[in-house]
Amino acid sequence: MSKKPQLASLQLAIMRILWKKESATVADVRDELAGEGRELAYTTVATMLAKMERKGQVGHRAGAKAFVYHPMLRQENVSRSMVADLADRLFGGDVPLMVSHLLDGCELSAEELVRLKALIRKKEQEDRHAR
Amino acid sequence: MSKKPQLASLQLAIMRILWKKESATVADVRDELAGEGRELAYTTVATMLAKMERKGQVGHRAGAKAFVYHPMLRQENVSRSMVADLADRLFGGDVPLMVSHLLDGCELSAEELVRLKALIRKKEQEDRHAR
DNA sequence: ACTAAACTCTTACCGCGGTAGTAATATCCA
DNA sequence: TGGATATTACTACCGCGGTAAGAGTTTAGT
Repeated sequence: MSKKPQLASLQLAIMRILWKKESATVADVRDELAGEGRELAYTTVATMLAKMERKGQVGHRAGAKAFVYHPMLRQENVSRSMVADLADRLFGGDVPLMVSHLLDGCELSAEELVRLKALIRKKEQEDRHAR
Repeated sequence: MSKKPQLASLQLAIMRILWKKESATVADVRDELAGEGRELAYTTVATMLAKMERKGQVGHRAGAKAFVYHPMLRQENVSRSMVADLADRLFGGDVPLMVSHLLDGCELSAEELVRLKALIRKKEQEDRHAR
């Protein structure tokens, strides 16, 4: 089981669709991508899915008419490992520094700030509990 | 001037060395990489720097004996755009969600949590001020 | 039942990151 | 000064992400 899955951009886009819909045919994925502004040939999507399957990132079973693909990686794991990897490569693992850049780089609504504060409070609780 | 610089992993490693030392020769970079566990041939590093120069990511001038390379991108910008890009591709731009994964994926010291809280407070101040 | 559409399989191609060899040139030191 | 060493320039190559065409096969509708 690959420890640190790193997905490139199209692969990630496909994966996200699979995560959202649980499973999907090539046509489904193609439509969904088109809806996001990525108009790709049917065969392009099919090829990509096949490549991803060879690497164990997705799986498929035959449905009526067409293959139905499903994710073989959990979103949690991918997210965590990709984020951690970037934190490592960019900031030598300094997470607060990374967060700082995140905040700087994006416009955040007041509501989002509230969510962030809640997150940190929760983390503090866990911390206190753990030691 | 490219708006959203995205550096691959070796390129980023090189860039970080250049940021740290202000400027460096091929040999310097090669040594520094070796110190991080990446033993690369002299020519590999030289080739990479040349490629990066062709893209305007680094520049060089002749020093006594060897070229001295220097970064042409600011660390701030690279960090911001790479982080923002990942936030986009992974979480559809939902920054708090991304932060949440960051926190989950790493062990944070109490001191780091304090830094985070300070960051958010600062952001809130700016926010209040801006509207 | 036959044609049109959808689907799968195989193959190909491009660009780029990464890696390095070779050849040519400059530099240093004994 | 002449050989050893460091430096640069050029070229090549591999793998992979991304893109897609073409051929063959299945499905569906009239």
